[in-house]
Amino acid sequence: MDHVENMDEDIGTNASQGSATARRRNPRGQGDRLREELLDAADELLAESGDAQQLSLRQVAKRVGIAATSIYLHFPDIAELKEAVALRGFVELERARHAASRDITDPAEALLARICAFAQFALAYPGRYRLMFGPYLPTALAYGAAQSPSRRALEELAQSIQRCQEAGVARLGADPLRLAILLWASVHGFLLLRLDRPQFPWPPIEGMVTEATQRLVGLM
Amino acid sequence: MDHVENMDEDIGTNASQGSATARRRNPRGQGDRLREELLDAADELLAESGDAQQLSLRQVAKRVGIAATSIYLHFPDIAELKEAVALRGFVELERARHAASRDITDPAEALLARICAFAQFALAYPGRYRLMFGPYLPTALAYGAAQSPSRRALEELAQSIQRCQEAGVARLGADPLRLAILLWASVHGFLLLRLDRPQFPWPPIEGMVTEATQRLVGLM
DNA sequence: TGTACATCAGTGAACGCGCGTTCACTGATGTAC
DNA sequence: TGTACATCAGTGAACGCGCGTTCACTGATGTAC
Repeated sequence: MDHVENMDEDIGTNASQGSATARRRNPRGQGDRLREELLDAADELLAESGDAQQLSLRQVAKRVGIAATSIYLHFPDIAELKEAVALRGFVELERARHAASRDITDPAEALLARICAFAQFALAYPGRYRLMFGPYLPTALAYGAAQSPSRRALEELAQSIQRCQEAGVARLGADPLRLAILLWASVHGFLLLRLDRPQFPWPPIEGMVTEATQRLVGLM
Repeated sequence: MDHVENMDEDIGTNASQGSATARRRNPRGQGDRLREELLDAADELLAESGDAQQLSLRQVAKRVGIAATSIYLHFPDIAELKEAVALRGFVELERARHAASRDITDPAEALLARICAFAQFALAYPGRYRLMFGPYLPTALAYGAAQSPSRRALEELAQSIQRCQEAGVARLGADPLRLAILLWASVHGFLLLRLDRPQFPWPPIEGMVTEATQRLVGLM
């Protein structure tokens, strides 16, 4: 009764991989490459399922073509893997926002461009977006100090709004940070509801985002 | 090898229940009562965990104090149980909205009262709200015909906005249904982000909801 | 130059868990004759 | 009035699954002497 002989484990891990061609182990000193492969695989799986919560260690390992336990060489547990995926997402999102507004001088247009870039990012990578802004993001990334990426994004948004006010293209007298919170949360609702209720006849996202921005910030 | 003798099943289901006192079976002809007990238990569990996705058949059964398989007497699978829970939630939410605006004649105030009631409901029962408006709601409830409860809620919201326009207390020229979508989705974002990022220093929800409503709808 | 040894990049079997679902069953209560 | 039978409200053992995590290990490659 103590030692039950069960042989139902997956045998021949590399037998029929499908997605990944039979992997070669990394050369000596290059072990860290696997870390990137893991994050890439997690991104892929998120893109396919659109669901951050069902991303599992075993799925990631299978996608990469390694034993499930090899993940522990680079991440202490699955929560930290997810956190690393989210962190990469935040970096990318920041880049996308900057790229979108780089060549725009009019502050109102820049604000709109940034928010639209944000929305595009979310709709292009729903699983990642859900991980980044959903309930299961562990620890430091979401809140934490002023350093946390989502906090910085919010402050950048507030600055973008403030620039509109200073340029006289937005209603004065409202706290830019408060407006940023309202706007961010609104757009978050647009995105999540759109992802969660795909059957609903949603109006185009740019229009919704633009109208909400104009009304909430009071663009003129 | 074929028949492994495992005895790890939970024995003595009613042994130490904790929450529910040892249940008596319903009298003959009253079998449907269990259905309500199941829904109540699911509501309780949702209230405790706040997470619609991890609500499981076995948890519900345990809470009620019955064998897990007894659920199949009333629901063909776990998805339909969840759907029934959500449906009850929609009925309650509709009642809450109506109760909040019943005695208010000013259409703008009525609009605000309804939306605040919506927000209160969500924050009071996060798990249920997530189930109702989250990604895992099956089939007919979420979209479907004009009969679907969330669709009806949206149309009621549009009517409430239209009444404001007709009374001259809201900006004219905007499609009420479009404004309802914007407003609904915005408030959804306020709620979800607040639930998902409890550490963030959110401003009071009534203020956010009120300000968003005034700006988006153009209340005067 | 040859060899013992350390390091590195992983492997693979096993664990216990909770899950949804199946199947044959049980035991009390009502009903027909 | 007594009894056989149908119905009803459940039970309980078992299944196969995927999960995160543990543990001892393997085999290639570089390095010290």
